[in-house]
Amino acid sequence: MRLTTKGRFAVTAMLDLALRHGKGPVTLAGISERQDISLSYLEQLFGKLRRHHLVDSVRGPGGGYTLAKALDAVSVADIIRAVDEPVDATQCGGKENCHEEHRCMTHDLWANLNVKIYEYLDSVTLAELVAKQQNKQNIAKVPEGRVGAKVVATF
Amino acid sequence: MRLTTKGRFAVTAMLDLALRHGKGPVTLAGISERQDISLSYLEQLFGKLRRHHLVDSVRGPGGGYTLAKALDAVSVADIIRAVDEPVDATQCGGKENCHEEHRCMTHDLWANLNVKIYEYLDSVTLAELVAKQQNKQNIAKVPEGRVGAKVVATF
DNA sequence: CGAATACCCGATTATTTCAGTCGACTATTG
DNA sequence: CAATAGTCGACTGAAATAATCGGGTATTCG
Repeated sequence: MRLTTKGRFAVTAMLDLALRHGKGPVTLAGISERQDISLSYLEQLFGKLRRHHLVDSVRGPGGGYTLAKALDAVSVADIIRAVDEPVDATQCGGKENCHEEHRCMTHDLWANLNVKIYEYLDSVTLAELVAKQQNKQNIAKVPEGRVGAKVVATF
Repeated sequence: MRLTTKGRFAVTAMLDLALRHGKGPVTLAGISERQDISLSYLEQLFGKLRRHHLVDSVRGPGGGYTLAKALDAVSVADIIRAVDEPVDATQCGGKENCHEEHRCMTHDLWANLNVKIYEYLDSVTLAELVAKQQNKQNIAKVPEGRVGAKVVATF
């Protein structure tokens, strides 16, 4: 398991997508502008997200990306798994012969840690993130149809 | 929070140290050989571990490193904190103005994730790792000084 | 003493990953 | 056809990781 800004960008972008769920395709250009992430970098990330079936793409004008699954069917872990290639935390790739003939001493430790972290990340879905996000913007309901409308937040 | 092989090396090395706790100083050369970690790299890591008061050093022949604290007083998180400089997972460094004037949407997410991960890593002490490790070596051959008493594990 | 041991420390290097860029291409809409 | 917007691969700069090197200093022991 690797935790880097790469995964964070991906989650942020997916959250942006989720906040506009059901309103038709969302362009990367829009996400790029709103979340201040480089467009080309987003293209890379969404290539992976698409190949992992987390998003669907629509080409041509009016196109963009949409979530491929329900909000509560996508966890943060899913997203991170999609963009951060599988890097075995156990360093021996499950071969279990990492150190001489035995498993390296920390094999189980890292395996367990992985499980714990994924347990948490798997428990957090886009649906929850959306709920939390909309809750925070106390005024802030994004008006139907005006997806990118500027929202004046209080405090 | 960053999870990388750097922290893993550090934990592995500390575990090696812990397994020999109370038997006098352990040399980095020994750890290097047993755990297959570059000596010079270990020196870097142990410099940090020492500055964070996790280990004590003894110079000169017969010298080496010893744990500075009791086995159950050192958590995995302590070790990782010592070698992996504090990198705010929240990307805005707690400034909370990461995205335009607001907190970035995922601010709370990452902050919470950090807490969760540390909760787990803080809950795992060297003492537990040692116990688990000694348990695993059912036929436990530890020639040098007989660090771990023979434990017959079944499973 | 002086040689061997082993930690100490800074500078340097190589490799990898991250993050971003670029250019060309394809599919779709109007 | 032209504009939009995704698709793809290769490429680049910057940073972090992992490792190396070359000298130190403290300590022990013969």
